[in-house]
Amino acid sequence: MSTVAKAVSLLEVLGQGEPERTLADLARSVDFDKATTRRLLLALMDQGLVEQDGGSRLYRLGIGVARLALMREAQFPFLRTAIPIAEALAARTGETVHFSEHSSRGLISVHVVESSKANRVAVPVGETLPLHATASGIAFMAFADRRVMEAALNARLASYTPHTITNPMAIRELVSAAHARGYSIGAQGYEDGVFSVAAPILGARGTAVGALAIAAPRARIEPPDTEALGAAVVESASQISERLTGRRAKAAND
Amino acid sequence: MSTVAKAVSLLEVLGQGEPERTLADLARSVDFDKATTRRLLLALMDQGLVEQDGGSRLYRLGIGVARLALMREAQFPFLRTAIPIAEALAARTGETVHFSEHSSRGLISVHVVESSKANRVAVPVGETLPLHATASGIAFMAFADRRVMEAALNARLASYTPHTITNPMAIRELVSAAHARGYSIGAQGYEDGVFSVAAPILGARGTAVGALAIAAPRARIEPPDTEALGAAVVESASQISERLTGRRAKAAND
DNA sequence: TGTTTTCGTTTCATTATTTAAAACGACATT
DNA sequence: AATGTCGTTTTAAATAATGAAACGAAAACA
Repeated sequence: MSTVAKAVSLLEVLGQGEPERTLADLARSVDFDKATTRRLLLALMDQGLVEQDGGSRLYRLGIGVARLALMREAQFPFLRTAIPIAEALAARTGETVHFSEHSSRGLISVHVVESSKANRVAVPVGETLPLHATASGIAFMAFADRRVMEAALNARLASYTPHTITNPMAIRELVSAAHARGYSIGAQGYEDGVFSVAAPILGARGTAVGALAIAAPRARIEPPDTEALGAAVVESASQISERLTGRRAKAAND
Repeated sequence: MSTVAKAVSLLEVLGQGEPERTLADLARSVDFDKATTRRLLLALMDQGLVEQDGGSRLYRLGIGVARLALMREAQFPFLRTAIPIAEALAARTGETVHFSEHSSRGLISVHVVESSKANRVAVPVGETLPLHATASGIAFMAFADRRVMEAALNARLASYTPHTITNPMAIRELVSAAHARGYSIGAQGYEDGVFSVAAPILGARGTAVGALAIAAPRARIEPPDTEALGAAVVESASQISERLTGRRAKAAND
């Protein structure tokens, strides 16, 4: 395990659970020696990625992580672009809307706009979404580089609910249906009782970089609604794609 | 130099300048060997903090940094709390408003709401603000742990404009005046022609965690305005402090 | 066009950093 | 008093990081 991997896993642990944690607690969580954990934390503190409360010695994520994220946003305004459009979609449909971005770690849920209805779907931020079991994942694979799907289907396909589809051939069909339709339909494959539709967010090269999804309680959705929601999510996702690539195309000099 | 420090400095370089950079370019910027730079980038890619464009091999900051920042925001909603209040203050005063947070690296500018006026002050995000030469720094020191000020005044006090005050005794007086007044006044100490007022943002323990500032072109500010702007920035900063800590923060003298 | 430079990548002996057990005093709890 | 846990420092040993060299491929140059 590289030193960098250790340091980052420490950051991830700091990001989960309690906002502030003790050294011993962190060392137990990541399973490094106390002395090692401390050395890593000190190095991260030097860089501003970790902060320590003066009195209680508790550690927490530092402002440096926000700084890096702001720098990234300045270069590639994903959140700035997608959030207002997702909010408009949530307002229009009345349902929870969330979007995700793909990385080497998988498809990461990065923002959620919750429905104002009492009976709504809660989606956690920061979670890695399984490609085969979510509407977002299917929509993403349908418009991503082909190798992404092959890699995903070669891995072990976990089952999350009694409705999860884990047969590779069946998933291939869902993906090509989504490709033809422009959006995917997810029926309780990841969380019971949750129905969703999702459309890809496309990057500069025309391949998917993420997905936009609407999630609603199964009970509220009638078949005719699916088409309307699908069309809405496709339209909003296209808007995001256009704004993202439109601004990014020109910027290469100096 | 620790491996962690090297990895983070690579991230910082990726955050500056062009959105995407080549390996050779990055290696030159951070002054590591090409092989070393690549190894670090691969490790960071594994963790999702760096991404690489499939075709062009260009590197960029990854979604992982946004993810860490979102986790931090979930634990300590600094941006979520401060941005709307800063925007309201900018709308009310018509001037540029920005706020900063303190870390081991110093006082970091984290968000700016630009004035809508043509003649406005531009403040870069992500910059480290010198404590002795900015209104934000003075306001922060006035309500921070005493050791922060002592450490700051023991360092070499850089001069940025002909108006920069570098005499430790004079700075101490500015700080105690700010403490008594509740806000600080900065007169072109960091950038020529920029006038500003700032108030501390207080954390859970009642000490400063950052500062909120209004920055305006010197020409637009008349002495009577100072008091009104000062009162406004104090009010907004207190609002942020209160929402952040959940309880009523006492900004008064101890 | 052929030539030269620069690129990303891999290898591997050398070097430097990282590791973790042990021991410490300071607290808290029993 | 006694016990457990905390953060911290120190060390030799283990391990990861390093960078010069070499490679073909692609760009840049002539």
